[in-house]
Order: sequence, then C-alpha cells, then structure tokens
Amino acid sequence: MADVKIRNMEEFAALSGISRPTVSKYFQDPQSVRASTRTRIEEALERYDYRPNLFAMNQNRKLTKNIGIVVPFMADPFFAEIARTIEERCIEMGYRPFLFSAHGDAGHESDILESLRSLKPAGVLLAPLGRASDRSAVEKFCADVPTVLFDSNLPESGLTFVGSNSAQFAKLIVDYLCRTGEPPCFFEMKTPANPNANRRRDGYIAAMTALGHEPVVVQAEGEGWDFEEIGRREGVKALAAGRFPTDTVLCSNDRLAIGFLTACFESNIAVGHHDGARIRVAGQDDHPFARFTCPPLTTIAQDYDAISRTSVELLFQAIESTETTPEKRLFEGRLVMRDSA
Amino acid sequence: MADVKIRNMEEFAALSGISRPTVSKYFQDPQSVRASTRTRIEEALERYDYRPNLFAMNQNRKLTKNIGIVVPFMADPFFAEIARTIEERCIEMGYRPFLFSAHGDAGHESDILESLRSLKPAGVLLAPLGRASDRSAVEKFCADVPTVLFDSNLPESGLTFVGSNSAQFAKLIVDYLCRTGEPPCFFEMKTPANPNANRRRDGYIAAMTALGHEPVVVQAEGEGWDFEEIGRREGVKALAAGRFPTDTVLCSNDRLAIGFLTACFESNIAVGHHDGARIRVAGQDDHPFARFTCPPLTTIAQDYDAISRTSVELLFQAIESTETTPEKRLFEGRLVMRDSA
DNA sequence: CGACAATTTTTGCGCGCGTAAAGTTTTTGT
DNA sequence: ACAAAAACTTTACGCGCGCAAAAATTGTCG
Repeated sequence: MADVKIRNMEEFAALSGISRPTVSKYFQDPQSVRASTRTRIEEALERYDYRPNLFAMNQNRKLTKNIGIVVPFMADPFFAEIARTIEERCIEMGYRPFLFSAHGDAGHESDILESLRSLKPAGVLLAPLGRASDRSAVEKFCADVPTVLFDSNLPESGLTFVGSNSAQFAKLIVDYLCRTGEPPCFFEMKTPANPNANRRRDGYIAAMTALGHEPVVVQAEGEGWDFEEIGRREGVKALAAGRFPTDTVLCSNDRLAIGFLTACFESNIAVGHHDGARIRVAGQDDHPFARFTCPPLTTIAQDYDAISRTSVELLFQAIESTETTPEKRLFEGRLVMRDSA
Repeated sequence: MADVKIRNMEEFAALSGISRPTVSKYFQDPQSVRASTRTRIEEALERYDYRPNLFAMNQNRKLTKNIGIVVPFMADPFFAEIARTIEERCIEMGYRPFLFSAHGDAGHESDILESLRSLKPAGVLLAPLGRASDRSAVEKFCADVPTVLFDSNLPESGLTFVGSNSAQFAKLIVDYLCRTGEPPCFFEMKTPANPNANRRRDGYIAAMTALGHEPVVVQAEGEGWDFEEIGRREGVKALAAGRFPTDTVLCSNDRLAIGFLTACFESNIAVGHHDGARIRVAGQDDHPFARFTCPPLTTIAQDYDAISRTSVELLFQAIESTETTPEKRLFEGRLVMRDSA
C-alpha cells in the first residue's frame, strides 16, 4: 500500500487510469462497470486505499444508500438482537445502516424521525413505541420515506408491517397449558406500552373461550418500559391478594414474566411443573434471558430470523419499485418448553 | 406554520431577513449570534420549519458535530444502558451521536472504525472488544480521531480511558463475603473477552491474600459473548466435579453469574444466605437484570453515571483543546447486597 | 471486416453550505 | 457623544461528488 494521500475521486481516478465518472459509477454499484474495469479499480484500491467522501456522495444524490433502523428500547435484548440481524442484512445488500433507539420515549422517537430526515435515508425500518408514539409524526414520516414497520404495528395505518401472529401465540401456549394442567390466568400491564399486548390479551381470551374455560385477566399498574420491575412489584401484590384463581399464570411477555418469577421467589412460591411447585408461569417472546431464569421460562419463541429477513426484503422491494402495495406479514411462534410450566 | 417549502439556507435567510452567513453561524452555535438576531431566526424557524442539509453542512467543514459511540455488544443491557446515557449527554451538548455495535466481532469492530472515518466525527467514545480487538486498527484510528476509551482499556496504549477500579471491586466484595461466611472461590472464563477480567482475577487474588486466605480460581471453557450459557454449562460441570472447595462463588461478572445461578438451579443447589441454602453466589457489574434473578444477585455496582459523564467530559475536553494529555479515570464500585450472598 | 451495441471518456454544471475578506451597521464603554 | 468593539452584510470561492449529454472507444457477432 503506497502511502500517497489521496484527496478525492479525481486523484484516485487519475492514479487508477480510469475516468472519474466511471469510478463514481463503480462506487455506486461495482456490478455496473465492465469486469475488466472493475478489476483495475479494485487493484488501485488495494494500492492506494481511497474511500469516497460520504458527505459529498450524498450531497447531490437522488437516493442515498442509508437505511435507518429505529427501535423503541435498545436496552431490551430482544430489540438489540433483532437490530443486529437487520443491520447485517443491510450491509450485505450494500447499504449503510444507522441505528437509533427511542429509549422508551415518544418525544425522542419523533426527534429521531426528524433527524433521520436529514440523513435522506433510502428507507427506514421502524419498530414504533406503540401506544405512546406520536402517530401523526410517524405517519407523516412514512408518507415521505419508504418505511417498513416491524414488531409493533400502527393500527389502521395501512403501512407495511412485519410481526408475529398474536392470536396464534396465545392459542399455542393456552392449549399447551390447558393440556398439561390448570387453565392459565393472564398477567399483563394495565396500560401496555404497545398494541401487541392488547392483541395478546384478546388472543388469550379467544383461546380460553374456545376451550370452554373462563378467561381471567390480572392487570398490573405501572407505566413505562421497566417491565421486570412492574412484573415483580405488582406480581407480589397480586399473589398476596390471591388474584390468581388457578395455579397457572401466562404473562403477556417474557420481561413481565421474568419480573413475575422474582415475585414468586420473594413470595416463597415454588415455580414449575415438578412436585412441590405451587405455580406454573409462562411468557411470550423467547427473550434471550428466558433460558436462564430459575426455573427456565416456558415461552413462545418469536421467529426473529423470519421477521428481520422479511422486514429487510419488503423494504428493499419498496425502495426499488416505486409503487408497492402495503403488505402485512405475520409469523407464527414456536412453543419452547422449559421448566417453569 | 406556513407550508412554504424551503429549499436551502439562502431561501430561509431571505425569509427571515438575515444574511445567510449569519444564519449559518446560528446553526453552528446559536449562542454565537446576538440575542436579538437569535430571536428573529428562531421566530422564522417556527414559521417555516427549515433544517440545514446535513451533508452539505459537513461537506466543507473543518470539524463536524458528529460523535461516534462504539460498544462491543449492544445485546448486553449493560452497554445498551451506558450507550443511552452517553447519547443523551452528547445531544445536550449540541452534538449528533451515531451508535454502533461490534456484535462481539473484531472484524466488525474494525469495519466500524473504518466507516466511522467517513463520518468525519469530531470525536469517538469507544468501548473496545478487548482482547479480540485489532489493536493496530484501533490505535491507528485513535491517532487520527480524538477518542476516549471506556469500560475496557487497551493496555499500554496511552489513550484516555474511563472505567472501573477492578482492584477496589474485588476487595469490596471479597471482604464482604469473607466477613459474612466462607471465603469465595473465583469463577471466570478461561479466555475472557476483555482485559477487565484479568484485572478482576488479580484483584480477587490480592484481596484474598491480604486476608490470609488461599485464592481458588475456577476457569470455564468457552469463547465468545454468550457469557450466560458458558456460565451455566461450565457451572454445571464444575459443581458436579466438586471444583469449588468453599460454599461461596464470586463470578467475574454478572452475566456469568446469571448463568451460574441457572447451573445451581439445574444442579438442585439452593443459593443464598438463608437457612437451607448450600451455596452463595456473587457477581460484579450490577447488570440491569441482576435484581431479577432468583435469588436476586449480590454484586458490585459499576458507577454507570460517573463513567458515562466523565467519558463525555473528557472527550469534549479533547475536542476543544487541541492538545490534551491522556488521562485515566477509574471509578469505585458500590456493594449491592441482595439475597444470593 | 463492418455494423451495432455496450462502455467509457469528456465536459461541465450544480448541490447546499462553510468560510474568508472587506465593508457596513449596531452596540458598548466612558 | 464619540471612538472602539462587536456583530452583521456582501461578495465570492471552494468542497467532493452526482448526474447528464455527447463524443470516443471497446467489444460482439454475423
């Protein structure tokens, strides 16, 4: 590698013996130039180590290669994990992903969308905060930028959405629990952070009704994204008050379940399906930590891989073809049987 | 808000009755223009909703307002949390943070640093992967861009670093454990992901020796960032093989401890300091989930707030004054007593 | 070998804003 | 009230590359 400092594409083009517009074409899509030309450019690249100026590139370009990825709460390993896989797929496609977390705050979410505009992204993958989101801000943004929603939908928005089939989740776990013991009560937050929670509750009620059981919903007070703490604190209260008529509790999601397991521990109630256990607990999501709770949490696994893959596919579809009809893709969950239920 | 579409700063300047260079000055630092001018610009901003073009701004600028934040593993809530606080502080300072995760992979880490170059960041806050990092790549980067390392240092690199005092951590927890029961064994990964682990082991040995106890280090096989799984799998083996001579286990970090708690559960060994418990387990970090393990994990809390605050402060110090001497700031941990030990 | 298509080269403008210098106006201090 | 200082306006150039149109070259195939 010759250590000649290259200032711009002009210089690099001269040194590699190719015209600047062709080099420019190469950087926008290496496949768009003749193989022999490509080889010459790549040889020069190895010798001189030049990278086009990001800001100049995007300054006067019709469409950038930037992709925005926005999640509601990065400190939730579920989102960290899905963001990771999405990020990788974007890079594979030759795009440049930028990652943002709303940190559970709607104001921050709007700010992100605003500042995302100035990145002129080719497309955005957005997992909205949900209920708390500034709907009009999100919709206005989506009208301007090709966007695929994932994880949490904006009801009636008519936007492309990729997520999980809540009804199927509920049916799967309710059927399992009823088959193997007492029918479950449902433990959820009273004011859930996103609309999935409502669909999960409805799914639970439908599944119970279909089996001829009386659904019982126990709601936890508390706002925000501290699901574990809410599950623990309200779980302790609900247990003490005897609000669970059966010995089986289905939590709306794994994080709530993790907190509820702590509540059971604090209340000296053994969890599981073994002799001596007094309560069974199940969650939904297959959170990365669900395998490490004590006892390990029985849950419904989201299809991370299908969700991230499909989100990216639909986004690129929307980017490449000017007009696409909004789609809605729901993936099924998989029962993960562990010791808690 | 008049819905006149504003194309550029020129137009906005005309509409607000201020010259373009002054408007430009305002956007670089609102405090740099006279209060009366600032007011006029801000009034116009409310009416017309204009935002300068990010790419044009940074195109021909000596120093951008971009800050890179790089963590080794975003799916670890510890890093998600610290990234969040750092991000907020940068925004407060009028800078624009960009978040990146190496996802536990050194190649990815180098790629991030490379692509970070093209963002022309004013500064970078980097938590290196540690042992796995491509040292020369990191050092070369730090030579070009003002960088503050945090969490994990690059030994002998002479770079500014902000982290925790491992020796103090070890002393604090070892003293506590010895005071309240049998002296602890130390459970760690054989080939740890970052150098903090080595310092923690050394700290443990020093603290034990100081108290006149024989240190016992039990090492877990396994590579990578799946700490919980390694802690669980190797924990089960070590427990079965009777490799812990005392009834107290100090884990190198909380994630390992979380896995180890699962190992104890699987091995039917009650954890805690209550009657009937057969083992005490402690961790280090105060991981966001440590409070929700069963039993809740006794640990040493990192001073998240001081670390993030100081990192940002030192970075801006380095950005503003051209020449600063590298500093090393270590913060003390706080004993968090819970039920596991 | 010639015709035709596919690529590449040439040429040149433009993007939106940073920045510098010189001139003009406003503010500040006494 | 007046000079000095501070802030602003005018003017003008440059950043590095995208993009488009026309000319020149290369490659393909009968």
